[in-house]
Amino acid sequence: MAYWLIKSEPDTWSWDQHMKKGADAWTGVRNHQAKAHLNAMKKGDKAFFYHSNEGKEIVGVSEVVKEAYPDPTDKTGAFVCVEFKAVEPVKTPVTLATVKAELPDMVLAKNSRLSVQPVTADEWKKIRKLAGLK
DNA sequence: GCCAACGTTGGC
DNA sequence: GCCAACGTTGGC
Repeated sequence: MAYWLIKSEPDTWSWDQHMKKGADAWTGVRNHQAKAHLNAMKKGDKAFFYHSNEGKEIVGVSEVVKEAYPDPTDKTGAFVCVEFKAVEPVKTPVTLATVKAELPDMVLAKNSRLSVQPVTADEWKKIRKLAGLK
């Protein structure tokens, strides 16, 4: 099982909306690095849900329910999307400042613009702990 | 609201 | 195929 981090601006798609909806397609990715990560995702993989701009913190955990397929919002057909379902909200949001302090090597701390990022097993465990999850 | 970092575009 | 110009993202 692999771990990921997906970002969303709460103005566009927030964790609250995600939880209410249950499962939804993660569309709108227009970056080839991010696309490569989406293609690598397998059903059952877990991902942290991160709010950019507003909050700048990890607010929940999602799970891949449908692997990469052509993004219906992309007319060119070049990009893909993945479907996620909300699994659990965090007890304590993990802010970008905390990530930078505790996990300075994370992609999030180094390349904050990438919208889909891989997370290592060690990083996953550490962030879960910081977030108050088992 | 500003600006740095990054990706993409387009002229040559 | 290089690189300058431009647009976008996202932290501050």
